[in-house]
Amino acid sequence: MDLDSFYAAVEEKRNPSIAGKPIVICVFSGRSADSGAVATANYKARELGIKAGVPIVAAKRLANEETVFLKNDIEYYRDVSERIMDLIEDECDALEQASVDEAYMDVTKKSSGIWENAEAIAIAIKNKIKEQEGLTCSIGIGPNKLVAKMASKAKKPDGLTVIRQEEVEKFLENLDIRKIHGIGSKTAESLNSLGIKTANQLAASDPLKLEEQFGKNKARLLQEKARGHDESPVEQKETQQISRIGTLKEDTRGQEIIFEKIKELAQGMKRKIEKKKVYFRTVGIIAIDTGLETQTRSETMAETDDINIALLCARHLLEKFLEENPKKRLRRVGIRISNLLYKKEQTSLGDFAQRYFTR
DNA sequence: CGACGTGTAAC
DNA sequence: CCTTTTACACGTCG
Repeated sequence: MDLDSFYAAVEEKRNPSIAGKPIVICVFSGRSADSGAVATANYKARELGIKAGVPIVAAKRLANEETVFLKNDIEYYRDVSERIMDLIEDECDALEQASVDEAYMDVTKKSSGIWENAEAIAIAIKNKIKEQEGLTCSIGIGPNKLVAKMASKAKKPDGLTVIRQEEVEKFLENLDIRKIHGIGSKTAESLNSLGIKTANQLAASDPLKLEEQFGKNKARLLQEKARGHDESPVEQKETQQISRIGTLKEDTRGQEIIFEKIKELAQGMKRKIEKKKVYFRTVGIIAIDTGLETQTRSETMAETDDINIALLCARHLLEKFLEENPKKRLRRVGIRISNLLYKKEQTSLGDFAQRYFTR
C-alpha cells in the first residue's frame, strides 16, 4: 500500500483552500532563501515537470501563478501516517511499515489464499483510508512483496492491481529493468551495457556473464528479481541506525562551526534514541564536501545511551577527518549512531508486534 | 570475524 | 545549483 503523493495530499487535506492547485512540498536547507529540494509534488505539479528531487529554484521556474510551495512538516505527516497504519493493522496477518507512506501487508491467511478475497480486503482498506483521512492510496497484490510492490506502481494514483501467481511471467515480460524494485540507475546502466534492457532478458541471461559484472551474490539476486521471486517475509524490522544530517550556512572547514552544527543535529538524534530506547556502540560522522562527495568516519566502543559521549566521539572523528583532508571544505555534515542494542521490555504497539512476529 | 569506509538504492 | 534518512552489500584490514 502506497499513499498517493502523501505529503502533498496531507497538506491539501489540511488546507482545503489549496485543493486542486499544484502543490510542492519542499525541504529548505536554510543556506539561501530557496536552497533545497522538492520532497513531494502532487499530480497537478508533476504536470508542470515538478517532482521529488528537483531543486526548489528550478521548481519555481517551472511553476505557474497558482502553484503552492510549502515547507515540509514531517511531524504532522507522521501523525497521519500512524493513524493510517493503525487503521490497516487489523486488516492483515502481518504489517511491515516500509516508510512513512508505504506498508506491506501479509493477507495470506485473511484471504484464505484466494485472490478475490485479497482484492476485497484491498478495497476495504482503500475505503477506510478515504473515509477516515480523506486520502487515496495505490495497492498492489501479488504472491510476494517484490511483485506486490511493482504491482502497486502499475496504476497510480488511487490504483488497485492484482498480479496472480500465474500472471507474474506475463507481467514481467518486456518490463523495463528500471521498473524492477532494487535496480537503480547504476545497475540499469551496467545491465544495458550487457545488452539487457528488460526483465525477461535479465532472467534469461547467462549467469556467468552477470557474475563477471556484479559478483556471484548480486548476480543471483538480480535474476531472482527478474523472475519475480522473493521469499522475504512481511515483518516489521528494528531500526539499525539513526542519523541526522544538515547543510552548513556556507562551505567551511572551521571546526567550531561544523561542530556546532553537529551538536544541533545530535539533539534530534537524542530524541529518537530516547523514543526507541536504544543503546549504541558505534558513532559516525558524515561529511559532504563542496563537490557533493560523501565520506564517513566511525568508531566503535562500549555501549552507551549518552548523547554527550556520541558528541565527544564525533568531535574526535571530525578533527581526524579535517587533518586527513587538509584541502576540503564541507557543505553538509551529519552524525550517525549504529550497532544499536534495544533495551528490554519495550511498550509500544509496534514493538509488541515486532517481537510477536519475530518469534 | 568484527570494524571501517564506500557505493547503490529507495523513500 | 544540488535534501534527508535508512538499508544493505562489498572490499579491505587486522
